[in-house]
Amino acid sequence: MLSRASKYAILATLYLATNSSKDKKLSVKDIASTLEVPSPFLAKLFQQLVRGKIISSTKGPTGGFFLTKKNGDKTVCDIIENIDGLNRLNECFLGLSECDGLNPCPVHFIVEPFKNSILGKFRDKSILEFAKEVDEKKQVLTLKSLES
Amino acid sequence: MLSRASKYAILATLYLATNSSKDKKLSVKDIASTLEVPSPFLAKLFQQLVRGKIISSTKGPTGGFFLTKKNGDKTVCDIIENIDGLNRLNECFLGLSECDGLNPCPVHFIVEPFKNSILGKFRDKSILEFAKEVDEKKQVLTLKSLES
DNA sequence: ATAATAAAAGACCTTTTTATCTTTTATTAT
DNA sequence: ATAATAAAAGATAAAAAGGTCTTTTATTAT
Ligand code: FES
Ligand code: FES
Repeated sequence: MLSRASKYAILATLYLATNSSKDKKLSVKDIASTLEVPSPFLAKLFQQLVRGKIISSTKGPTGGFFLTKKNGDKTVCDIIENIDGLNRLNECFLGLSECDGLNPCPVHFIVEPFKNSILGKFRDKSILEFAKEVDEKKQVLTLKSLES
Repeated sequence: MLSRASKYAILATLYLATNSSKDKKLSVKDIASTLEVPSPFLAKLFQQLVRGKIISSTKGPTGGFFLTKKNGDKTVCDIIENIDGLNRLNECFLGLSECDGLNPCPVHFIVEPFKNSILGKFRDKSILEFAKEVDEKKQVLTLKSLES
């Protein structure tokens, strides 16, 4: 459904949302090791997210990645769209060229309602709201936090 | 979500269900060209489905692939399990190693109900029932141009 | 100014998935 | 029996996804 790239991007962006600020930028290396994702790969993804204005960065000492207020208003959907392209979530579950009610595939009516519902939820909630909820509900961004 | 392999396998098995019988076996070549999927690839998938007793085959002239009554009782879930492995549908949407309510990822509670419901429907309905519905509702099995 | 730092950029490598090709084996109609 | 047929099996190849490495550029603390 989602590429690994999108998954990493979502996790890392949510992590930035709660753990970084303009005054506390984080390096890819640190984020990657915390979330246990391959750091050069995450670096590439972050470059692209910066180009897409979903996260922000500055170079040099004390530099790193962070979210501006404006960045925080972006959505999980924006991340997916930026990395995988939005049709990754919209496309037919069985790979037919179009997913619509006119030429439904065998599983269309089973899958369609959920697709819409999930997509809606990914579109309605901002990264910031999402991250707040993750924090409050003690949801996890990596397996690492499970240990102890 | 599903591999292309699973998608082809599901479409082709449903096609078999309505268009073949013990007396009217179909060759991969014919099925592949009708469904517009790569025929050597489909041949490989069919071999595996035969080994998994989800479809049947005989060699030689008038030979080909078909479904027995028993084959028809298998489910879409069985096909997915046979080709992709079942955890492909069960795994965490964001790729964390376990998907459970104990250590939920940020999107777990959004995605979980969807996963369970779809999985249930893929498990409850037999291939035969599925195929019958596809026929009645004039749903489509062919993919003209595909993207995954 | 200089050295240190961290992202940007781009080349490169590996693995997995998708797809093809060739040979062998089983079956059947003649 | 024989030739034709169609799947089984297995080797191979192309494409996509995932992942790494090296060099360049911008920034900042000293
Ligand atoms: S047509 Fe296949 S999911 Fe909509
Ligand atoms: S933990 Fe991620 S979907 Fe369940």
